[in-house]
Amino acid sequence: MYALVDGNNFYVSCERVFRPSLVGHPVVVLSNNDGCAIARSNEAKALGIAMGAPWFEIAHLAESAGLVALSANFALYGDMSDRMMSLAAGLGPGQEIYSIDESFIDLDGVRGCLTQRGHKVRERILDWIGIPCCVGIGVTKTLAKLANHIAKTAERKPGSYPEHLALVCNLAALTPPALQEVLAATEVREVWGVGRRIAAQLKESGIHSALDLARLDPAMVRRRWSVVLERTVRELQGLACIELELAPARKQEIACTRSFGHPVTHLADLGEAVTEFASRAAHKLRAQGSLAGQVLVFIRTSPFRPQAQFSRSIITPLRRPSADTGVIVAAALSSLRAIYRPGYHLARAGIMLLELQPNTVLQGELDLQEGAAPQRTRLMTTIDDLNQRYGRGTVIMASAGLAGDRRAWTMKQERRTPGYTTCWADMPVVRA
DNA sequence: TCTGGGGTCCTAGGACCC
DNA sequence: TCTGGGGTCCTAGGACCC
Repeated sequence: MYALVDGNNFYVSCERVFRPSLVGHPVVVLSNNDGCAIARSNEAKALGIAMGAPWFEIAHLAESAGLVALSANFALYGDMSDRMMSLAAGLGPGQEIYSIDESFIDLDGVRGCLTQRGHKVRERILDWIGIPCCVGIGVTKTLAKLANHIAKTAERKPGSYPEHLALVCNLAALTPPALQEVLAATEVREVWGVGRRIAAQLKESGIHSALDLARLDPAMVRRRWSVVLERTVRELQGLACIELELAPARKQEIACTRSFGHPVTHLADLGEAVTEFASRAAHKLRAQGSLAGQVLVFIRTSPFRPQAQFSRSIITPLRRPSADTGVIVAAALSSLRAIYRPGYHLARAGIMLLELQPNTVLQGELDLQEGAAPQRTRLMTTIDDLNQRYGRGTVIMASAGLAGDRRAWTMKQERRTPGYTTCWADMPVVRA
């Protein structure tokens, strides 16, 4: 038995904790570069704003409907997430943190009424952290996910589901006919693992609701679609196929990619950007105790612009696996020089670290040259410590350039809220 | 003028091995 | 007319998730 605890409109809810005046008003949080809406309050959803809607297409709603748009403040959301997760963990013996705003809880061995316990945790998160969330409970993770969707929808759109399923929905407590009714009222697209493409294919075959999908023959689904969808069907039928992952697995790839605030044409500017991306990726790499074997760099123009398009990437193997910022930046910059062509308005660049391996495994080598200098590892640890203690960007590679407006490529964030919980200077002050 | 960022898994097909 | 059998590794592409 699993529960899924999921924050409602999470980024918007985080902002509202510190700006309660936003409650009741349509609010969206924008992606990097203030590009498109990645979180919407219920009021914003009611205005018809779609997930991912470009800001320039909905900006007129600020005037006409009082829509408030904020730049994404990921430091704030990450910190609020940690607080929410620690309370959600109280629901059962195991927790999988699935994304920034949702976690699965293992309910095995939990006694008492699960629905009541769900309500208690929900209220505690709302009281202590200020984040509204919904709880879904089911025999499998897929059913818990679906239950959570139903809990949210029942609250947001009264009449869509029985009233008692709002906020906390325990599908395992329903009678079989009641469960069927609820599944029949749920679009197949809402099932975890069914995306746009597969939903369209299913509909063509007359599979419209979650109930229709649950009634399919798993073997047929495997033949016609895939083993992935087969698992989804079995999970809907109550057979657990997807396990709880208590510890996050080591990443197999680490990426850092960004769109630019303005089009970039010069190699020098690109070099600064790529240096910063590579430095950040190398830091993430060390944080999970890995080494990278390859570095991928790409640059590209905007596919939305009519001008000449350009998109190139290159993979450069490292001489030996490394987590050294200097080594990774050097590889990234020489890769960049290899693919760069002047004359294009580049909109985006990025780096990916590939062929990751644990830093505890070191391949011996037949090499008469000197090996990796051991003091470099200590240098990297020192840099990470300094940046941890005094803030990101305290110690950087010189080729990243100096921060400030001078940098042509930095992203646009015109509506960023303060780091209320992560920066001393931004901490709210209570006055008597 | 203006359209995010970071991941995972699975499959099919080709190259290659003995 | 008729050309084995069993396997691995790699890559590109497609699908999904938040």
